[in-house]
Parts: sequence; C-alpha cells; structure tokens
Amino acid sequence: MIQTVRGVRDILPEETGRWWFLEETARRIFIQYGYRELRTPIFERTELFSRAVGETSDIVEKEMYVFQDRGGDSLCLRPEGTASVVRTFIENSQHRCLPWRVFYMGPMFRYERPQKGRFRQFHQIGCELFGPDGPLADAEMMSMVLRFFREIGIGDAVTLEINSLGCPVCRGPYRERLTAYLESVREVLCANCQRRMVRNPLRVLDCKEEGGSGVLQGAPAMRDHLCHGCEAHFQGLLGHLERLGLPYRINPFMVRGLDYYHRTAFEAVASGLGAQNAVAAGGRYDGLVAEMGGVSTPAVGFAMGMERLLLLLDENKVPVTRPDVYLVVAGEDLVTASGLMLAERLREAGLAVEMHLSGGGMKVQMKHAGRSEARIAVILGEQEVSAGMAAIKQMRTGEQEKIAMDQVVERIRLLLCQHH
RNA sequence: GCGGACGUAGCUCAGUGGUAGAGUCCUGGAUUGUGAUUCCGGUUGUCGUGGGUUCGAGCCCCAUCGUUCGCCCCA
Repeated sequence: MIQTVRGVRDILPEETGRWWFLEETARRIFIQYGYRELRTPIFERTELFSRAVGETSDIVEKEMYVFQDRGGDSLCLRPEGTASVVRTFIENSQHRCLPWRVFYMGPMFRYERPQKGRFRQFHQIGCELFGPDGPLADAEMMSMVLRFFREIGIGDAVTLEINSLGCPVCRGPYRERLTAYLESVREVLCANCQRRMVRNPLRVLDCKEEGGSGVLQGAPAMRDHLCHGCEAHFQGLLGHLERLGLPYRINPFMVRGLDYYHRTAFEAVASGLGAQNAVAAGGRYDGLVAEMGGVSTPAVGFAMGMERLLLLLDENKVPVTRPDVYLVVAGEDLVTASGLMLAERLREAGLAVEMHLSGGGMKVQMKHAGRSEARIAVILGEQEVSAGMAAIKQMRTGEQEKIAMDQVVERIRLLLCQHH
C-alpha cells in the first residue's frame, strides 16, 4: 500500500469543519481590520528564503525542501509566509499603496522531525502590514490576534508575550555586552549554549536548561540597552496595550528564530502543547523590504500555526455541518423519481438535502437518516406518492406527520426555524 | 541530526514460547413501512516488513520502515 510521506497527513471530511471554522473566523476578523487576502505561489526561488530568512537560520541551513526544476533553477517549497509577501510587495510596487494590509493562509513546508503539533507540511494563517512605523500598528495587530483567539474560544488558554529586539543601532553593542557576560559564566552554560554563544549569542537567552537559567537571570537584557528610538517605540506599545486593556507579559528572554525582526517581537503561547507551545508569533521587520531590494518600508506581521490552534479548539464551539433533511425513498421508480424532484425543490428553497441513492428498505434508509444527523427525515413510500403526500419525521422527537406535496417546503422551513 | 516508547481486526486495545482474542464499528435477524436503546446471529487479520534463534515465534534477537514523545529548532 502506498502511504503518505513522513510528517504529512490527510485532513478527512470529519476534520475539515474545524479547519473551515478557523479559516472563516480569521477572514472575518482580519477584514474588520482592513486586511485583504493575498495568495502567493507555494514555491519560490530558493534564494528568496535564504536571503529573507537568513543564511544561518536553522530553517535555511537544514529544514528547506529544495529541489531543481527541469531548467536547472533551484526552487524551494515555502518554509514560511513573510518572504513571499515581501517579494510580492516589491515586485508589484505596492509601496505606492501604503498602508498595505494583507493576510494569507495555506501550507508551509519544513524538513523536520515530526512530533506533537509539528509537521513537515503544516498550515499557517498570517498577516502583514506595510507602511506604519509606530507602535500603534504593533498594538492594533496584537489586539487583532487576541480578538481572533477569543472568537475561536481559546482566549483563556493563550498568553501574549512581548519583547523588543532592538534595531541595528543598538543590537550590535548589546550583542557585545551579552557575549562578554556569557564568556564570564561560560562553565555554567550547557553544552549547546556554549556552541550557540558564537553563532547567535541572543539564542542563549532562550535556553530551557535548568542549570543555565539561574545564570541567565543575571544576563544583561536587551530592554536595558535599547537606543532612544527603540525605547520610545517599546514604551509607546506598552501604553497602547494598557489602554486597550490587553493582558501581556514582557519576556526579556524571548528572541526570534528568523533574522529579519527588529524592535517589537511577540508570541502567543499556550500550555498543554508540549515543547511546541507557540501558537502564533510575529514582530516588526522594518529593514527587510530594503534588504530585499525594495523601497525601504517599515512592516510588521505575524503567523499562526493552524495545527496547534486545532489542538486547543474546544469541540463544542465548532459549528457542525449536517443536512437539514434526509430524504427516504422506499418504493419503485415512480417513488424515486418524485423523490429526486422533491429534493431539488427543497434545495431550490436553500435547504441542505441528502437523498438516499442506494435503494434498500425503510429500515436501512432510516438508519442512514439517523447517521446523517439530519434534523428531519422526509419519507416517500408508495402510499405517500400515490396520495400526493410526504411524511415528515422530526428525528429528535420521533414525531411524524403527513403533508401535501406542495406544502412540504413551507412546513419544513417552519420546523427548522422552531428548533433553532 | 540525537534519545526513549510503541506497531495485533476499519477504530480502541488485551494477549510473557504451544489452536490469534475482547470491546466498538459494520452487517443479518427479532420488527414484510421507520433510525439512535434492547436481544440473538455473522464478517472482520500477510500480528508493520525482512532476516535469525527454536521442534514450535504475536511473544526472544538483529535490521528496516512507520507512529509517537522529548532534544535541537520552530507555527
């Protein structure tokens, strides 16, 4: 038997309702904030990601799905969404249409070891905002994210963490101070951190090892070494969050894996997801557009992991999709023919109708009606059809009545209204 | 890339070297025109795969593939 490749999975019809719920809620909320959907290709030139995400990041170094096409170009399945959005922004001269607000949703690909909440093909919903450079934009975006979480019913399960990563002006000097400090406590750090010190000292702050964390409390924090501009930006952000009454936690140890972030970084973390506790993450990347060859434009964005959100979703809050009517047709050709026409009339009236197509007796068909979870079964047998009637059964109560064929639509509408 | 656990019916799992099982699901009947409850019957299988040990392997050993949890990293 041929199976799916490692780390990818089918999303069966039983699950897609939950996906729709997330996607539809996201669209509704984002549109309220002025965002419109952008759809970019699922693969790009490899160079786009190595430049945007950073040559030394783990994503580029060991996680990209790279391949050559028949022309010999090196292409890559997108490992994240922002790089493509920035490319589109530049390629289509959207700096003439500021502010530019877009959202996207779809699959991303990373060659990683799969585990809980982590897949090789996973799905993100994200937003990017180009133009505004002040903390107002950051605050509005966080507010939108939290509204989305409340709307899908996981508001209480998620905490907003924020930090400032500084900018090119202040990050360099800070990096040196941090490195100096880490050197001084080198022996206490775990083996991994000793390695990371050289490549990316900021990452050491992220260390989860028990032994190191005590020492890290004493490490110089980026926050205390922000330049004037960055400090004002951060204070401005805190002020907006306070005014909005949004709960947040400053996490001086939060750093971002992707190289392009400046100033604001934020993350929504949830408990109960094991090591993969970040359900959304984002931040400001004021330098990226210029770096990628566009007209220098500040920007801020975030992405959410759908699989992780789904792990948090409360089943009861997801609207179920089921037919309004299951149509039972027990009889000869005349019966099924009039059933076919009745089904279309009901659909014309806007109802969701599942008609029994596979023959069988009343018992079998009723069983299917029950399984379909339809609220109403319409039963057509020889008796009904010859009398110009239809039997209407409310599945929940078992109540059944006979109605003239031309009044069936009206009657069903009434019954469906009553039970809402 | 590294470490641990686990692969037995569609699903959840029991089975410590001697005839492959339970629950559920599906299906037939009790009920010749009525589902979800009840009762009775039935089908469910290369025991992940390949090798080895043994008179004999679902069980022990080796390899491999897959799943899962963690590390690294990330949504």
